Amino acid sequence: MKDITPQQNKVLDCIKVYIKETGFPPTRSDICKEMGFKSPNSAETHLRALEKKGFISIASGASRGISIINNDIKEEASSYDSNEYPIVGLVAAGSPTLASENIEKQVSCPANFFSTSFDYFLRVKGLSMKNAGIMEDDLIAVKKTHDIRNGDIVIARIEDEVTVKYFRKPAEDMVVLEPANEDFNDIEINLRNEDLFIEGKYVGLIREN
Amino acid sequence: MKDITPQQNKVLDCIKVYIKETGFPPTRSDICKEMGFKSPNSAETHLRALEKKGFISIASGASRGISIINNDIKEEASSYDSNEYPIVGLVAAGSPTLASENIEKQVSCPANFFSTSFDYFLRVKGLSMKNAGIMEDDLIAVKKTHDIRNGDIVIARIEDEVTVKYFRKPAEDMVVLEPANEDFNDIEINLRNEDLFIEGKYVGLIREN
DNA sequence: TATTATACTGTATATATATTCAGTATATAA
DNA sequence: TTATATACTGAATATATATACAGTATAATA
Repeated sequence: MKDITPQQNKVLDCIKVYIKETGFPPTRSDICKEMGFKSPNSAETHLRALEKKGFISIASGASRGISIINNDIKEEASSYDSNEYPIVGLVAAGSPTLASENIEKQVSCPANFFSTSFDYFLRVKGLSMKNAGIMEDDLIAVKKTHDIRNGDIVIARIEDEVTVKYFRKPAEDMVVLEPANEDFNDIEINLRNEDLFIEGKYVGLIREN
Repeated sequence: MKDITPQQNKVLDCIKVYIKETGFPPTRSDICKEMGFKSPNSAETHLRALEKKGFISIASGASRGISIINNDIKEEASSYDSNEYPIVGLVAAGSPTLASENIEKQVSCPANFFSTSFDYFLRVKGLSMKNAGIMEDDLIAVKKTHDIRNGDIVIARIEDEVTVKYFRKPAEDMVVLEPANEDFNDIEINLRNEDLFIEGKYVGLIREN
């Protein structure tokens, strides 16, 4: 990243302020108004300079196609890299898990909170994984993946129902989903007859109260 | 805020995604591409409906003049107010819990992560609270307080040892610390003979992997 | 010295874009 | 039954906007 000049910095600031206030980037003309320029080309050349130096990107042809490239060290230093993760509640059959109607709320959580990255939180229903320390209403962090090994705890969908269980694959066409609770039975799935969709893998847990 | 229809919700989602990906809002035409509409007026009418219902605002005359109106209560409640919390491991007898030699590492975590505020994380040893879903190596969020009620899970220190148990006080000079595991016995403390120090109260839990 | 980057004004224009108007169809509320 | 809201297609258009081109001027660099 090359050095930014004071004037270019002002223009960059002015773009940031504009986005913060309106929700969308300024036009060349808007920048002129803010900065007191009389020609749109003044804004244009500053924008090209800022683009060249890596502070912004400009979508060609698009109006207001300016976006700020964020190189804040704070952002990169991952421990403060706070993301919003959706909490998914009861998932209706057929609808995609992350569709907004299934999202209970969003939680802010550092991206590297668990050693493994994850995609969303699922609110646990029932006590079938009690002996694994997964209780009702716990939030489990789910990583969307199909890289599942025997013994992993998976989030699986069988027809209508989403369930959390230990995964075991004793044969090529056979999967056993094992609960961690003596009151529940194993679920055996013959892959030739039944559909099984693995939503993802359990990588962490959060419990409130 | 009036009810949003499923289709309008999809359009709203598509706008949010577009902004997240490009840094600026979509045009009517962009929305058509994303949603599969064939007429820009399809996007237009949805936008007007979303505006009327208070989900977005539209800057008149401006291109890409859509901005999302954020009604998330969480956002306002400073959900990005990220703090550093220490993880306390095995605590040596006599030394103050939060002394630096006891601190395993610091974790970044939003201040309002659990409904109750807390002071540090303690790494759990043993399985005495297994049936309460608290497993070995879990991190429990501890709030330093002496406001303890019967049934609360407390972090207590008896002489050399720190332990996590259910708290019950059947008499003025008597405290019973109850495990949540049939393999362990209740600990009865006669306050006239023995010292009991309550480090704090369990308010949440985090488990990695 | 010539070159390049910065920092502007001023004009022009192709096109990107919002926005209106004219329809069609369905469902719900008054 | 007559609105009103939803959910679209299709076409037309004024204007908002990016962007190129022609200049001027200053300072730093090679």
